[in-house]
Amino acid sequence: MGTDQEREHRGTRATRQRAALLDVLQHSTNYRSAGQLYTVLHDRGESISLATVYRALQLFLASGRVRVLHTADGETRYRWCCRTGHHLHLICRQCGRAEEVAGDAFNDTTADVAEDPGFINVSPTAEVFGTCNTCPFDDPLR
Amino acid sequence: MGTDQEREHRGTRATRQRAALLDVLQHSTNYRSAGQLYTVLHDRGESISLATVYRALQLFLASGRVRVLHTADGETRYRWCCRTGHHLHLICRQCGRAEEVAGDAFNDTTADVAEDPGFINVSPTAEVFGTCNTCPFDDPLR
DNA sequence: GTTTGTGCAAATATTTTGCACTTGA
DNA sequence: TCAAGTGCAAAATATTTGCACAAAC
Repeated sequence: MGTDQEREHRGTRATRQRAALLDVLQHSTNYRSAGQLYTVLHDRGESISLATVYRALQLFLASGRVRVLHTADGETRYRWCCRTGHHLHLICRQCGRAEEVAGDAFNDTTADVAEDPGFINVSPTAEVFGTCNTCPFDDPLR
Repeated sequence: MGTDQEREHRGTRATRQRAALLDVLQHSTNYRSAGQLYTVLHDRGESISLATVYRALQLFLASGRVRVLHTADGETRYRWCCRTGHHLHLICRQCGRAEEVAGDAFNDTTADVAEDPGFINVSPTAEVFGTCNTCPFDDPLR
């Protein structure tokens, strides 16, 4: 299995491709699909293959640096995630903007509500869809 | 667009295949993928094509009779949904059992928490993963 | 009898993988 | 150096669609 430290140090070599992908992720407030990230990178003039995008995303995911979301049409989207612990992601249906919200109240409610039907160890995060009031309606990548 | 009534009456012809699929859905407490539903139907001796399963599921979905969930591995799973309005689905990570919970407290909390970052019209339902204490660990369909 | 649904097979879309070559430490 | 990463193309998966035939009403 290996310790956290081993995991931390394994398979993490700094490459141009990973740095570029990380940069795109960190500068996006929206969840992005692998294909979108690939397109953005190419528009920036970066050369990277789609396979590498997928492999890097899996790596980031395993290390907890990104979070995934599966859209209604079954696409997997990724987002850089700075906040740790229990929190809620509010996602705008129209523009895809995702806002992180500290989830204390949310977490308490969920754990509470889960207790009766006998569910434990409830996931610390959830994705909830809504409409944001600052929605620009013109997200270039949606 | 069309009214609800028109929608109710359009594209809803009673066929053997749809009845069989509906029966499987209504007798399952778990979310099931199209492939799983197809397999169960064939095990029962029903003849139905996978394409028809997908088409019927889309129909049920449009009419609000089933709900979807996208698993971590990107599979779309469907479940018959009897409860209406705001509610929470608790889903067991191990056996896939999905429990419906009246979502008043959950809904209040979510709407409350969404207000500050300016999100409105927040989805009335959410899927939250946990572990159920009656988990049999031997779900034949995973 | 006409409209809607079905099955099949091919098409799409997304994600993964094998393998030879390249690169970072 | 040499283990780890990359690109490419092919494979695996999941889902959709065109079209001819069948079934429902």
